[in-house]
Amino acid sequence: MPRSDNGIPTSDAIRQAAIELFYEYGYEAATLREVAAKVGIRVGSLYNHISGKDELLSSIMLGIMDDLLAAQRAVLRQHKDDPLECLRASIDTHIRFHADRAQEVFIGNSELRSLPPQDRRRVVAKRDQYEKLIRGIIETLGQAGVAHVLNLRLQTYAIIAMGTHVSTWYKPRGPMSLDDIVRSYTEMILRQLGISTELTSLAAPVAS
Amino acid sequence: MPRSDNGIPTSDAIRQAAIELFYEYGYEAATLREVAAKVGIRVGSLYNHISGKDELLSSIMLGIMDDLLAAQRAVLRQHKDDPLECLRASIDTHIRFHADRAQEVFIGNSELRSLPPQDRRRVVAKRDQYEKLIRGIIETLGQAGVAHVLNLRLQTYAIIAMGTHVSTWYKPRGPMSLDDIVRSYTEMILRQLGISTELTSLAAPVAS
Amino acid sequence: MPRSDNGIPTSDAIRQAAIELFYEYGYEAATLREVAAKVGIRVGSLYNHISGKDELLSSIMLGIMDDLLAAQRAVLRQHKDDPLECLRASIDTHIRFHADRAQEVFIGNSELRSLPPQDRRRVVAKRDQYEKLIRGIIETLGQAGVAHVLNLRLQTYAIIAMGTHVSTWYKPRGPMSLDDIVRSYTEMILRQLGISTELTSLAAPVAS
Amino acid sequence: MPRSDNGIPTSDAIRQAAIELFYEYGYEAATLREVAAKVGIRVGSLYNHISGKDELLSSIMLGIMDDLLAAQRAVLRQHKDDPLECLRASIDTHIRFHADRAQEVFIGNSELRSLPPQDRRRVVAKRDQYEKLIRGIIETLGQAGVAHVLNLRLQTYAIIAMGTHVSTWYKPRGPMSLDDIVRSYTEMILRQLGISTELTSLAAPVAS
DNA sequence: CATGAATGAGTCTTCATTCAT
DNA sequence: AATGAATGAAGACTCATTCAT
Repeated sequence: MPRSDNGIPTSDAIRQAAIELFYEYGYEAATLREVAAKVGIRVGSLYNHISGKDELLSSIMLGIMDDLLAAQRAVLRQHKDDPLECLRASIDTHIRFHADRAQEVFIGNSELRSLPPQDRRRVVAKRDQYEKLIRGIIETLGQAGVAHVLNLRLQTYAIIAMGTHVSTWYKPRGPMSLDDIVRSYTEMILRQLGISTELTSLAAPVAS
Repeated sequence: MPRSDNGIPTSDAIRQAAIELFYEYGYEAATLREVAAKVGIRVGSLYNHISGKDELLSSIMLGIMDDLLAAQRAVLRQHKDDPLECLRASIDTHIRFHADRAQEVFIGNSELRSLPPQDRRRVVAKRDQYEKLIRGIIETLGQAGVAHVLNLRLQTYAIIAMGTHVSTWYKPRGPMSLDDIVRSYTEMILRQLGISTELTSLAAPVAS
Repeated sequence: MPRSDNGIPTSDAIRQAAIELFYEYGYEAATLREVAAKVGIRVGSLYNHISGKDELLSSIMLGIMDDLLAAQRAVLRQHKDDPLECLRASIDTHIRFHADRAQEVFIGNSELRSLPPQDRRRVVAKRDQYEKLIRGIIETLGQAGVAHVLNLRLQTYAIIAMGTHVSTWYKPRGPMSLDDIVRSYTEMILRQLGISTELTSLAAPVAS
Repeated sequence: MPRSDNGIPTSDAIRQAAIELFYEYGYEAATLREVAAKVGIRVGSLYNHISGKDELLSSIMLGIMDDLLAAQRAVLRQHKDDPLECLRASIDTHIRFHADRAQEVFIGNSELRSLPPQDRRRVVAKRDQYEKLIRGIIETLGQAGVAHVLNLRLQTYAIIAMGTHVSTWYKPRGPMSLDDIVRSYTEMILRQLGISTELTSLAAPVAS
């Protein structure tokens, strides 16, 4: 398999370059010329690896949703029997994923309209699945009497919105550690759900 | 003042058309030809009213931030002496503004990178002001012992993220009334801030 | 109406330039850059007048067939009652048209495969109509006992082939006058149809 | 000699694939990628067998003219002493060749302009030879008083045009047998040359 | 011989912007 | 003000060709 100078396969390098550029300038404003330049090849050569600019976007957007769903499903499987622990693990995964792969997630949340109709529908379907998955966890907690659910839909949205927002500002070398972020958001969500958290609420608040 | 067929000044019609198209397709993908078509004139004629495509975007983005700040500042002035009422009013304004003017707000949150550098800095400055404003309200409540602030920055972010998110899905004829939405979000934020809300938590949860 | 230097409307100039270039290099090999250069404008300006390269081809090909059909139909109307005279007039029109508008006709006969499917079907339909029209004239003569038709289809083809062929070599300043060409072809076709042409056959053969 | 799956040498397979694609889409529109795909190899591998796209075209066009000339010269040699029989045989060969090898002949008649200048000149020279050859047969008949030549050049053209035309529509499984086609065209040409054909003209006309 | 990848020249097309009328 | 036309810069994509493996 041919690799570029830094040892990664050209196809992967293209994908990574596209992610960075789509993130930085947006899909429409990013040019394949820039993608190629970042990879160290000429524009025409891109077409030995991709079939077009939109396919590149589709693959990124479908890929990130697949990975996100897979991660969350693994959490669900692992915590089948403890709903509260499931929520905690789910939030952990949710926030970390949105931070770790901030660029892809950001693209996934902002370039829906640039997608060819068919792929748009697919991505939307995956998003719906994700939402249902989160909603299911909350609902279970509510039915178990652990959480006091105010508004199922909005509380689901609030969690999703936190992830989306994190992806817009998180930087690995930022002032807050990822652990801190996860801990705070977890606590906020628990409070939001009316889950008694005496222990945590007694803990010293994390500095901003 | 010259007006188009439906009685609104051409300049306003252009601005409105631009908002709708920037919202629907994104700034880069939207074309001035489409804007002109929506207004009922030819593309060349736009330049009798605007100086360019980017100025159009700048004016929309600066305008929406100015309006948002103005609305929130009015709230602050009105509730100087009751911090909790101030928070409630602020959330109310925040959510309603993001719902009422969803398209502009959405543009404001997604097209920052399309802005010429100088205007980008201005918009970013206004966003920072808005964030500080919200943060200030929370901080005050914390210092007054009314709220138990876990993480000042993240709790500010959570409120902002709710607004941003609302602007992506709110439709006037949707299943939830704006009043319901505001009420639920208010309650969620209060809980998040550890503000005792015995009354509201006893209220029947709003159906999703 | 804006006109180029030589006074013809730009749209017509584009069409004419396209005809010449499609004729000389073929549709695929001809570039819009050359078309524009021939007209004296830049490539982008073409799009103020045409919607694309293929539409340009379609309009040329549909146009030439329409004109050809119209010319031949006028002949038919004028000679309703004298089949032989009708044939003569038809041949006259056929040959002159293919000589006068050789370039367009040539394009019409060679670029069918470059046409978008829908327009291809339309052009083919018009060609069929033309063939039927010629065939009808011959058939009538056969039924009237004036002509001795050997093979209706092939004799129709032979006439059409003559026209097509003329369009490949005819030049206004060539060694044969158009009148000579028409006269010879007419005689050849009459002979081919077994129509007694004592008068003409006594005439001195036209020199090649 | 290496052979592909179906047993024919790769070089021949490439040539055949090229003929089919040049015929169907035209030289410019056909791509070497399609040629390679039809052969079952990748585009780069073509260059182990050919030196370039234009050389492929040249070889096809020169080849078909050589074969055509050879066939016709064999006819001439065989019928040196009977001019009328020579004409008949020549027409027979002419029509059958244009039907049997319709695709190559069609390419030969339509892609002259795609040829590199030098090869174009060669092909044109061969065409001229062919025309002279046909013209010679007619001239001989005229001088022998067998044919009444109206216009030597146009009558030569008419024969050539028939062949060209046949190559555009002939299909082996068409409604007319090749024998019928040859018979009809022969008769038509004889008539055109004023050659008494009492016998044939009494024969029942071939159905279309 | 076949292949995958790279290349560079070239194509059509789009679009913001300008300007004479 | 509105318009039609022109412009130039830029973009995605194609394709014949080359070459190391």
